[in-house]
Amino acid sequence: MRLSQYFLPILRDDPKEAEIASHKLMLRAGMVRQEAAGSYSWLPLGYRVLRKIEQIVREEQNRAGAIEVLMPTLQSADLWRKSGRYDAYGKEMLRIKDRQDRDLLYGPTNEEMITDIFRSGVQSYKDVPRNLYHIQWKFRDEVRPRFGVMRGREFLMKDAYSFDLTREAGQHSYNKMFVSYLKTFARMGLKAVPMRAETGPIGGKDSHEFLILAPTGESEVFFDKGFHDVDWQNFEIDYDNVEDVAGVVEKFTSMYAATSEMHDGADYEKRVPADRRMTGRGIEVGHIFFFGDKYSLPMGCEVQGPDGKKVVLQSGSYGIGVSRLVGGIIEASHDKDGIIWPEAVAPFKVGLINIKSGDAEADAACAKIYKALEAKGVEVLYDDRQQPGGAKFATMDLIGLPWQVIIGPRGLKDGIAEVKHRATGQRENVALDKVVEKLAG
RNA sequence: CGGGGCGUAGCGCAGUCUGGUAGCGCACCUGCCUUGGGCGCAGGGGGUCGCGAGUUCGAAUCCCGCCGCCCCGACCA
Repeated sequence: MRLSQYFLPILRDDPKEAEIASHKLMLRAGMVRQEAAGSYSWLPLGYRVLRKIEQIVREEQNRAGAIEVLMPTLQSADLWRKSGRYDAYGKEMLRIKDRQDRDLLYGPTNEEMITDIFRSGVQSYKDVPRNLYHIQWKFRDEVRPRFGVMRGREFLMKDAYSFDLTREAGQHSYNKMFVSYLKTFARMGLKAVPMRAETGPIGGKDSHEFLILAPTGESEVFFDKGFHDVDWQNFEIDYDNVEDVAGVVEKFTSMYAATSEMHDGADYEKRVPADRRMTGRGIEVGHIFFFGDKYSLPMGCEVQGPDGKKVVLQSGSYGIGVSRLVGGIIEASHDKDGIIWPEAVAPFKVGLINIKSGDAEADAACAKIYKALEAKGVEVLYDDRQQPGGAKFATMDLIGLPWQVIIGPRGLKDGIAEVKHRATGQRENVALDKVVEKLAG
C-alpha cells in the first residue's frame, strides 16, 4: 500500500479524552475513531490489526476442535426469559422493541441462543461432544465505558460453547479451551496468565481468567515468578489426549496466580517462596467457564443416552475479547515514540520510507523494492509522500510496523538501504538487492 | 447510578469572570526552498462558539432547559 493513497489520519497531539497509552496511540495512529461512548469505528490500520487477531483466534479454536458458526447480534427476549436471565441481567443489557412491539435485545453473550440451537439440532449422545463458537459483535451497556477499545460498550468477542454428556467429558472440553487460550495469546506475543476467577453473572463451577501483564491493567494481580520461565508456546499438544491436555492445565494452575478479588494472602505465602512472589497489574483478555447444566436444564438441552434415558448436557463457555486485545497488545508493547507491533498482528510487516520522495533515483529504488516485497506477499506500507524525512520517521515509529526500510540519497550512493527493527531499534545496512530476501522470510 | 469537569476550525488550546467585528499553535491548500528524526519563507482556506429558549441595541461571554463527552467511585470480555 502506498501511503499517499491510503487513509491514515494521524494526529500529532494526544486527544484530550484519552487517558491510557493504548487509547492515545490508537487515536493518534488513526486506527479508530470514537462514535459514541464506548463505540468505535475501525479505520483501515486498526481494522487490519483486528482482523489479524481474529484470524489467530479462529485458527486456534479450529485446532482445538471447535466449530465456527455465526449468530445474530439481535436476539429475542423470549429465549432469555426461558433461562431466567432477561430480568437478572439488568441494565447492562440493551433492550430494543421492533415495529411489532416485540422485545428484542442486542446480545451481550450467547449462551441462551447457542443452547437453543444445539438442542434443536441433536438427539443422541452420539452427537456430543461438540464445541461451537462464533466471533461476533456484542453490546453491553456499561455504566462507564473507558480506555478506548479496552472497555467499550460495543466490542468484538469470540465466544465458544461446549456440550458434553458427562461432567468428566465437560472437564476435558474445558481443558482443551484452556490450552488453546495459552497458544492463542502466545501467538500474539503475549503472556496471558491464567488465574482462578469468580464465576460472576454467567454462573457455574469452574472458571479461569487470562490476564496479560501490563502496568495499566485494571486488576491487581499476584503470581508466581515461575510464569516468566515456563514455555508458553512451543509445546506440542494432542487435543484428543485427555491426560496430556489435563497435564498442561495442571502445570499452569499449580503455580499461584490470582487477581486481588480472589487473592488469598496466606495461601500465597504458603505456596510461593518470598523470592518468587510477583505483583503487578493485568488486563483480562479471556475468560472461561464450566457451568454444568445451568443453561441446559432450564432450556431443556438434552440427548438420549445409550440406555435410552434422557441426559441433560454439561456445558461451558469460553470468551476472548478480540477488540480488547488490540488495546491490550499496545499496552504491553509500546514506547515513547509509539506502538511496537508483534509481527503476528502487525497491520503491515514493513514500512518503506523514501527519504527523498521526488528524487528520481530514490523513487526508482523504492518502487523496485516495494514491488518486489509485494510480489513476495510481504505486507508493506510505502511512505511515498512529499514530506521531510523526520516526519516520515515519526509516523512510522508511531504506527509501529515491525520493520522499517529506509532509502535515501546517502545510502543509495553505496547501493544500500537501512533496515531498522522497531522493537529493538537495531539498524543494519543492507545491500539494495538483499532487502527483499532479508524481509521475505 | 453518586461525585467532579469539559464542549470554541481536523487536533491541542486562549477568549467567558468584566457582553461590543472569533483568535493562537499544529494540521491543511498554493508557490518557492528543502528532504538522514515532526525544515524554512511568503500567501491562503476553514468555525451556525454542543443544541434550544430567554435577557439585551448587541451574547462564545449573562439566565433557564436539554444533549454529548471525559475523569473518580461500585460492576464487566
